[in-house]
Amino acid sequence: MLTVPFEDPDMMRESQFGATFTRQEDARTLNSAELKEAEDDNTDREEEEEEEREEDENDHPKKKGARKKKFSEGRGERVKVRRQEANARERSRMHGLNDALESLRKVVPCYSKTQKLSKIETLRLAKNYIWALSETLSAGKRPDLLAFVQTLCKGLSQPTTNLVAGCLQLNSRNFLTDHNGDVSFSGRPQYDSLYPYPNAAEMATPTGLSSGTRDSVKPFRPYNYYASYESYYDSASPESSSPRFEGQMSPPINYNGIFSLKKHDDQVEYSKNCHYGMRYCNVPGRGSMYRVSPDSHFPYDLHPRSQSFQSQDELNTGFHN
DNA sequence: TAGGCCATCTGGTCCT
DNA sequence: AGGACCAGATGGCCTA
Repeated sequence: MLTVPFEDPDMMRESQFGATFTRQEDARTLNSAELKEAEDDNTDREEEEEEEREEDENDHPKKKGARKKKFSEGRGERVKVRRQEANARERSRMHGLNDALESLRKVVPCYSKTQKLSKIETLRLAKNYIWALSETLSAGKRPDLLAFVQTLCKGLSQPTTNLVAGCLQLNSRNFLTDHNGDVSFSGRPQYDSLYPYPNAAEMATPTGLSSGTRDSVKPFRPYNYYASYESYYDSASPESSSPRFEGQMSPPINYNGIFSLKKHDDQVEYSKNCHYGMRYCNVPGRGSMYRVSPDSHFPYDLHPRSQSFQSQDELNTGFHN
């Protein structure tokens, strides 16, 4: 969101107390500091001992002020260098942490380069995402999208909820969170109950283009339903604050293991971030059970995974180990 | 201007 | 002893 890219050299130079380091400068500082420190150690120890001797002999030693000043400068310098080293390490550590967080941003739903989720929201969304996927695995069937999104948005701030809504092109009012952080459905019928998903046998149809009119082709249904859902409800909420996305999401929604949603005009970014391999990322014409008709206005591809789910026990074993 | 978010500094604690 | 980790403090930037 407001995060400045870590590669930004100007940002890297900015620090308090005049400490101006880039990463390279940090390394240089560390090397010179190590050499300097060895010298300073001996010098400081001698000065310290000498000073103690003088104090023992005379409670009011001559030139103590001057010596003390010299000692303080040497030691102060050394402490300063040590502190700078520690600061550099700490910066580096935090950069690593932020890099990891950025990686996490890319694999949770609603990744956007231009509108970054905050750190806390990224973690919350990731937690919800894992939870929602686990729930789906437990159920052993395709999830109700709205319920999925409700779980996804649980405890998220309104702006983030809007972001998720925007990613799905849904009206965020349908899954607002209450003051307890619980997501509540605002009274509209769930499209799933109106338009049930195809059953497992239907989902297993290789391409979904086998026969019949468009309405009779089950695998097309989700697209039509999503689109009708959106058009039906969007018109009823002109005040909706859900942001519109213009191709910056990648992958906007990546329901790994269930289905993936992506913007049509984001192929490059999508494939770049789709690092789970063929198993998770459908390639046109290869194992994709759902295909978008050319005239479909639904903004995303829907890519259900063909693999049957692993047993929950298997997955849990992986998690708990 | 207040509040949120962030990067950085800092000192303390823990671990190797 | 030195590095990693952590949490508090601080100041900058941005937005409502």
